[in-house]
Amino acid sequence: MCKGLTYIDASMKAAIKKRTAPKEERQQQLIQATIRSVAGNGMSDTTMATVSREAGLSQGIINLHFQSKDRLLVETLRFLSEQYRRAWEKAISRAGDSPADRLAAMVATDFKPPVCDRNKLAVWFAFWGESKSRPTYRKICALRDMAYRQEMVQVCEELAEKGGYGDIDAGSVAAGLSAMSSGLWLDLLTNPRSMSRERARQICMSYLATTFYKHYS
Amino acid sequence: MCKGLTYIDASMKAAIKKRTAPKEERQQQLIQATIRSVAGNGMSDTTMATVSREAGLSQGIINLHFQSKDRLLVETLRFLSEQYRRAWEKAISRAGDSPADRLAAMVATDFKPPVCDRNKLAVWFAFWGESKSRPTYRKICALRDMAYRQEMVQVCEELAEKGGYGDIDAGSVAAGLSAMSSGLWLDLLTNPRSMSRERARQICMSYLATTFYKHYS
DNA sequence: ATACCAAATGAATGATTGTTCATTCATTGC
DNA sequence: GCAATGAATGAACAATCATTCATTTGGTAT
Repeated sequence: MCKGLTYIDASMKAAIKKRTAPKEERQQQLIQATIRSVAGNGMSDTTMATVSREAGLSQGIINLHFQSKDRLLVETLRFLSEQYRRAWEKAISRAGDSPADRLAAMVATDFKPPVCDRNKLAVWFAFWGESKSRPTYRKICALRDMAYRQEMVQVCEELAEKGGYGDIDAGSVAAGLSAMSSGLWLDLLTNPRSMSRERARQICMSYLATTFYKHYS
Repeated sequence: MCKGLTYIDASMKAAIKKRTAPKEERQQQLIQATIRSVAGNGMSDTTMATVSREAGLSQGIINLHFQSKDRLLVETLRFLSEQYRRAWEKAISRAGDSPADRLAAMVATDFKPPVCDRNKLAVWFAFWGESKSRPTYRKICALRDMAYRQEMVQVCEELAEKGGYGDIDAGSVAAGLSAMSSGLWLDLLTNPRSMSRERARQICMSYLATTFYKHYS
């Protein structure tokens, strides 16, 4: 009896789950579980128990890998921030030299996976809501914003210059556009039925079309 | 001894504090304390103790007036929502008949007290962060948004029509503008040094100036 | 196979939480 | 003045929380 058990056992180990895993893999698994828990239960009702249950692991696992709940949350915010940065940096490098294309690529990444996921949007807003009372959160948020804004201002300046838009304030356009993005995220979060990712992108593109009227026709 | 005590006692009662107060007054006092606590401690670290301490009252006072913590938070969100609605309704009625003025008035209220207060912005984001997991929050948020958006679409349509902007999609402009507002709130919250209320308003007005280019010069 | 070690567990702990309620206090009508 | 009313208190309660750690488990080198 039980012929072939060895084979099944081996495939299970490989494909379904390993009881032990590399440190970095477990940390990533716990961060993903945190995102799901904060999105599903809210930041207030996210506990060590809800996260570890979401990850399918034991109670003590978070303290083992992150020392404390605070650190888990900080690392989760850091992950979201870096994933966002990687996304638009990649999009820009693929877009080529044209500043108009690079700007369009930045807008597009805001409304595509992996950035524009409803769970992740909920987590972003939860952190923003806590940011006033938590300097660490605010620093990470501000840093994310500055890097993105700086890139966008640079692209807008280049587009305004090369395109011959003499009277355009690139700083204001970049601030307005990035604000429009996060504002549309709010619509996608609270009113997903009346706002889609594609429509959100198009609303941003309309803004670009009226501002840089020679391009984006 | 203790001559004049009666006088002091009477002035204290009148000017400094009354031990008992009308029901509605106490509820308002507790809601204000909730806003300060959520802004100062975050939603996660806001407890019955922090709120009642912030209000300068006793532990049991919240349950006496709101039955539970949940209801206190819901009523706080409702208060913010209605205060916001009253603000832009008042601004519109003062602005007169011109749709351009009415639209400018709506933008202006978004970046003036009592709406645009940093504590209140923090609380808005905290509720938005919880909204995915709390249908009650989401309903109130969505309702606030719908009323505001409907009014703004209407004003934009009128402006587009009377102003002779044939090819403008009022729905997209209204969605983009209101998204820009809440996005700029985020800047005011997380990066108050690099964004001011006046600059935020001007960024919105620039958007209006390029969209409705015949007005707002 | 065996011994070893790091990874993972989950019961136990003390601190903190929302809620209750017997008691205290201030106000109002007589 | 004096009850009578209900607003306000704060100690007490059970429930839940983050954290710890002795124990178990599974992978790896010998």
